[in-house]
Amino acid sequence: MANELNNFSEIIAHCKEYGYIFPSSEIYDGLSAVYDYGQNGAQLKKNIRDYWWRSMTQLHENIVGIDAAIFMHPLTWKASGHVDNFSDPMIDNKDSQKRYRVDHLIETFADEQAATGKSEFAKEIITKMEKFLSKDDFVGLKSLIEENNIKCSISGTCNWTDIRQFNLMFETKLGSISGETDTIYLRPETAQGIFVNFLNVQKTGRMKIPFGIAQTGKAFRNEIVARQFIFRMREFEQMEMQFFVRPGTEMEWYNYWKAERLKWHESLGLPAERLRYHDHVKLAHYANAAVDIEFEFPFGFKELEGIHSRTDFDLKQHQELSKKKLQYFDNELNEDGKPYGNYIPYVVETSVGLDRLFLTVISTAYAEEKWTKEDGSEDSRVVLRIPPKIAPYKLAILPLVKKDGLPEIAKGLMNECKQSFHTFYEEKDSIGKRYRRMDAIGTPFCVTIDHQTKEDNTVTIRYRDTMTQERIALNDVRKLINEKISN
RNA sequence: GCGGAAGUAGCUCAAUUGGUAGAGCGAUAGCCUUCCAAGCUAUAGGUCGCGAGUUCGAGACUCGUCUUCCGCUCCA
Repeated sequence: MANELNNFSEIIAHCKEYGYIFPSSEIYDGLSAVYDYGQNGAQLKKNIRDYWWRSMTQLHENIVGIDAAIFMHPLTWKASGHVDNFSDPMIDNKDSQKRYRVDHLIETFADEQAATGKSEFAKEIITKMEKFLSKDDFVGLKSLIEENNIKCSISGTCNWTDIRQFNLMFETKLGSISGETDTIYLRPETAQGIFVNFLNVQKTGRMKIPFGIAQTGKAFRNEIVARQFIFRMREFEQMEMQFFVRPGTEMEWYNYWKAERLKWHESLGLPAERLRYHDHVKLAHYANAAVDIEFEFPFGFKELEGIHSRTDFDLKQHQELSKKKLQYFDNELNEDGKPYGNYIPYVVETSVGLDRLFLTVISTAYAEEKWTKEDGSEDSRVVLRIPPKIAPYKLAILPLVKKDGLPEIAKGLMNECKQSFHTFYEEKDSIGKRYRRMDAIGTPFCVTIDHQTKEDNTVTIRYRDTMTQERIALNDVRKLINEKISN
């Protein structure tokens, strides 16, 4: 019964076999680190997204949702720091196969020189490097490394590859009417779509601080190495909420959301012992506090969600580049009885990867079970214990046999239930085999119509997780399932 | 990106020293009706990841390429 942690390849195979996840463009041999969600996966993903959306917007009266475009004005990425900070030239040492950011490599060397008293020389190196960097002169940079015999700290050699540029953002062209083209980027994060709409939402929604703006959507990063199934994909979906607060209160809200988000993951059925916090020691350029919620994936504890105190970095940057004031007038009275007045709000961000969340749900739910039957023979099943509220199908409706009017009763029940939730109908094969199939795709409830149904209007309901069953009134099915999936 | 391993039917795997592919499960249709996968019958699925080369002949050998997994690496 144990849910092994190292069954990653079984989970991947199961996802493919039961219509959850397919490699993208598989008939053309696939595309590295790109995946498609199948008929069941798309439904599960949507259910997770809806659950998040609802818990953010419907359950918080001061959080509203938007849906910004993937294309954004190129200056957006200048303001956010993506253009300057994420297109670093890299170099590999051929012997140790270790890759370095060129500027880090040279700076480390300069620091070492300075430490041995050659501070003039160190400064000179840095000046040269900056000159080359500003001109994107990779040949010059490489010769700088070679001339100074800068070595790899692992192999101790100076056997370097050519310098290559890795830009994390995907570029594309936006054609204009005049025939000119402008380079635009596929957004590498959804957050900026919220920041640039801050004033629109605040004013039209008459939002009062503190308030949040939530958004789900695709983001794109041209990762050097994208791997581990859907954990790190080049195209992925984020669910982000930016919470705007009065400066000085950000740590209070940071701690609030840190606790709140962990609770939310537990409410999704993720076991507490497989979740943990990981505080960032090295902070990103925009943050004054940051923590990851990590989940124990089949390949170890990895980031699932980030909670960042982004200060006023983003709004301030956008204010500067757009030359539009992104301020809020706070009419609440401070200790002196005066309004807090105009300020750029501080931001606490919660940002979770939907695809990663999908993977946590699947890997938590997946179980291979074996047991001994009463007659002594072995039995087994593969089951997805997906929480009912997010399971793709809620209820399977199964006539015990496909004659004697049982299918008609079953279809009648289905027509009633499908108004409320997603149902599955199946009349082929033995009842046991149909139960197994429903286990494999994670359907939490099955209802069987048998001959007794015709006499007393009762049906058998069978529970996925316990494999137990009981008789209930046909008329109660819809209500009962609704209750089971509503919490 | 580097190193290692792998790729034959939907899945799991076969195919002696190179002689143009099989099984089980699954799927579909029909029969049977039995509340936890395993009753009967029939049918449909593969240019052996892709492309070259060696050879009279390649699923098998060589090279390239794509994809996946593992280890490094990278990761706001």
